[in-house]
Amino acid sequence: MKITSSSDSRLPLYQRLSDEWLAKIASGEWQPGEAIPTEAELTQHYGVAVGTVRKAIDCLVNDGLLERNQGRGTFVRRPQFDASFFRFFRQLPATGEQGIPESHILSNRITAPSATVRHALELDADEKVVHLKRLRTIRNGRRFYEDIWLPAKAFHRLAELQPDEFDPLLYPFYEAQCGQIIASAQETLSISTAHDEVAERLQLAEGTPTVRVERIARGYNRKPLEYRIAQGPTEGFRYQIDIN
Amino acid sequence: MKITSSSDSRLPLYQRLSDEWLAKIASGEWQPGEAIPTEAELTQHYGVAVGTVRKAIDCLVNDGLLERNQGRGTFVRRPQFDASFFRFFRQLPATGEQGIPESHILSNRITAPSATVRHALELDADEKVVHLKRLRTIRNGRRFYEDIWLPAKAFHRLAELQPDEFDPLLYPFYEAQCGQIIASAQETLSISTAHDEVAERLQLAEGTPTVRVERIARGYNRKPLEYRIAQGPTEGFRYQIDIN
DNA sequence: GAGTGGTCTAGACCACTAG
DNA sequence: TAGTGGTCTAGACCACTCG
Repeated sequence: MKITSSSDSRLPLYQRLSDEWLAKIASGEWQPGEAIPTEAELTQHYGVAVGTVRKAIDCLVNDGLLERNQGRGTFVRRPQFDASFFRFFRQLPATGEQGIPESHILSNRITAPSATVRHALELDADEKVVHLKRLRTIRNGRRFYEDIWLPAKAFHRLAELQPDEFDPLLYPFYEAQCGQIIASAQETLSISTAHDEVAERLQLAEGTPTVRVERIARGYNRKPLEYRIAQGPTEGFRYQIDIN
Repeated sequence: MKITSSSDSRLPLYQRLSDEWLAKIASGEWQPGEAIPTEAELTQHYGVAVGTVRKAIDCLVNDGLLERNQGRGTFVRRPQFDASFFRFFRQLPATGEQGIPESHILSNRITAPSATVRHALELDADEKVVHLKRLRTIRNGRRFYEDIWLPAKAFHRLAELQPDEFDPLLYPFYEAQCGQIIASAQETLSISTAHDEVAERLQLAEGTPTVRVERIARGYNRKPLEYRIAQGPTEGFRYQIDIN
């Protein structure tokens, strides 16, 4: 069996295989939660040795796209890293779960993006975006406010829903509603001040310092799918990172 | 050749090998910057197949401890992640290098640790610490103030030096002076306020909000080697993280 | 040209999972 | 018990580095 993906034939075989399979995951041919073909099947299908198949799978496992289960099979991992964002306002490190913040969508409309948003999402000049405004409440009562922008081309459906039809966890919701899967993200923290709607929604005086977390979330193909700015009060804010 | 490290013999061979080699790196038997024995030598020495040696090396490469160079050899990597801390006060993402912040040691003394410090460094009840106070200045003139605590047992030499003998990059300096190598770290960001010496050194009014970065840095064996609290003004603060 | 790591093969046997 | 991934072997050939 030939490799169909358009990868450079000078690349190592295992690389080309893992590229091929990445494409299958990205396209949805291999669905999150499902098992991929067994090593034996892949070996036979592509006419390569097991070791090569294993090495290709290794790559995708290391990238967090696949998950092996001895005796069961190899599965497409559902990127579940929304959980990792509970570093946001986490009270104490490793203090156990604290549940999903309450979530209230304030608005969901299609708009023309600002230059900043267009740049962050790498949009063409005339592309529209879906703009969500959201208020979240952590268990301890702290709130934060989010502006979320998504390319209308892929996410227009979100503008057609009622605000109360949204799930508190957006990433699985994007997948269910729009077939778009968030695979990675980059966050930038800074300190800002509350103004206008932010101040009002967070019940803070104008100009109060806030923590600001800016996030660009991307799909498997590294294309930006979501640009998000979250702001919340500084008290009790904690953000924890491991570095190697 | 037998494996000398005390690893559980139920573990896979490649695991035991990589544990063994990790110990060699941690103990300094394999020095940073130097090449480790070739795959052929290791294969013969331990009486295992190349594939197994390669897999063991893979583990250490993935953990960032070794670095392969085709045609040259496999080298012990000098953990150089101080650079990654230039996310701290980085002005714009990927705006190019900004050099090493100027650094001024204000004091270096042996003291009895507070309960917090003792806990962070996992010290016994009567253990002492070296306490460094440091003021750093970024190229753009912004300053931040650091308290740094290290177990006196391994770092007492730092208390015997003159403040101006310290290098601006502490981690290579620890290695050179005390033979201690920092391998990983955990940081926690929060928002605090400036008081006393911090306020004075940063020339901020008492109670001004500050960014606070708390760090526990560990050696190869995961034992805490350094506890550090950095505080700086909130303006211009940016901290960027990639998440997968 | 000698030596290094990089890729790839074609098996064997083991440990775990599920029906 | 059949099928899965996990470990391990013993080679082959290639690409790169350096003297």
